[in-house]
Amino acid sequence: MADGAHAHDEDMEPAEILSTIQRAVRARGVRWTGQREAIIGTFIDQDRHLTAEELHQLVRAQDATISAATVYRTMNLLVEIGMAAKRHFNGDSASFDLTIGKGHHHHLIDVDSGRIIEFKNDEMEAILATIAEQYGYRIACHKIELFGVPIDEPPAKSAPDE
Amino acid sequence: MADGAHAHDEDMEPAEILSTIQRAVRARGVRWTGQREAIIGTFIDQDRHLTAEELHQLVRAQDATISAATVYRTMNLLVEIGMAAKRHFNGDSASFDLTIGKGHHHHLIDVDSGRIIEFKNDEMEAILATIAEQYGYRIACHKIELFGVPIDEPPAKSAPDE
DNA sequence: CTTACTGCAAATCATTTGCATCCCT
DNA sequence: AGGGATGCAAATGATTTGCAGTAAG
Repeated sequence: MADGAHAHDEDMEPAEILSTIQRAVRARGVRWTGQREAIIGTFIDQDRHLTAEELHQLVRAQDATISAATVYRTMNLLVEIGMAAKRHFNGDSASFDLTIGKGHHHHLIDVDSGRIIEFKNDEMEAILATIAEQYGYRIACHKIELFGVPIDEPPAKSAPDE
Repeated sequence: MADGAHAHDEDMEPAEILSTIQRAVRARGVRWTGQREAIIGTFIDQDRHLTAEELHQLVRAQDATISAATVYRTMNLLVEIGMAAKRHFNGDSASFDLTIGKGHHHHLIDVDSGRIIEFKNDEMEAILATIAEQYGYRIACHKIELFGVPIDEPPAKSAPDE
């Protein structure tokens, strides 16, 4: 099958993702509140990596009473039920991104602009599975981050020291 | 054959790594102090991922006067000069690991025990380079973390809920 | 109705920083 | 000597948590 690198092929549509999460949340016996719907809905609509603070800013635009604490609690809930992943791209604050409704994808980070490109590649996945197997493991999940320098870029200053 | 996964093949010896770092530090016009030697030396000897706090504990054993602040400052210095990398395996504190004297390696993390296995694989590196190229990038560096479940493990309790 | 959820503010935790002192170079 | 480096403690910044009021089921 396709084993070249694809951007994200297809994803579930926002409404479907939201209702799936809602079901998952309720299935856990956890309540579905207006705040959670606003926060998670916004998160889904943005369709990108967000820090808790960024998400809080966005959510405040539609409901100024929502607190940062609730945003943190909601994101942690999503991570706990496996619908989102927490990552540290920088050293300071954590970024979250949806894991549901999107195929397995990884990140190619433009070291000049900081832009994050998502990709996936079956051949690579296969090799990783093989490697894990050699050590006696079955992969539960994985994170891949490539830091790249644009090829067509004019000659950069010098040696990228990080 | 030989392009499967290898553990770490060869590394520079501790003393050589230390003197290389010392040279790099001095070359930057930065002073080489007893604290830095103790901290960096310990870090090299441990030859594994350490959080600043863990390293501080270890260093204290040989010099109780060294402060946590100095450990942080020293690790940041190593990262700045490209001799170490800062990672976030968990959500809380950052871990550091040497990047000098060791071939490109990645991590296979045992989700049950938390044990970290380092590996490298040329075929995988080649594919990653190809993927980046397709997007118009040349890889500057990359991080790969596989989270695995032991295959020969006795039937675990069930869903490792948390 | 019950009890989980929320906002707020205080509490944590990891990491950084101001400052007086110290010691590499 | 001279200025960067260090220790200590206070300052930060991100994230968590206790509590009393509020709302989901």
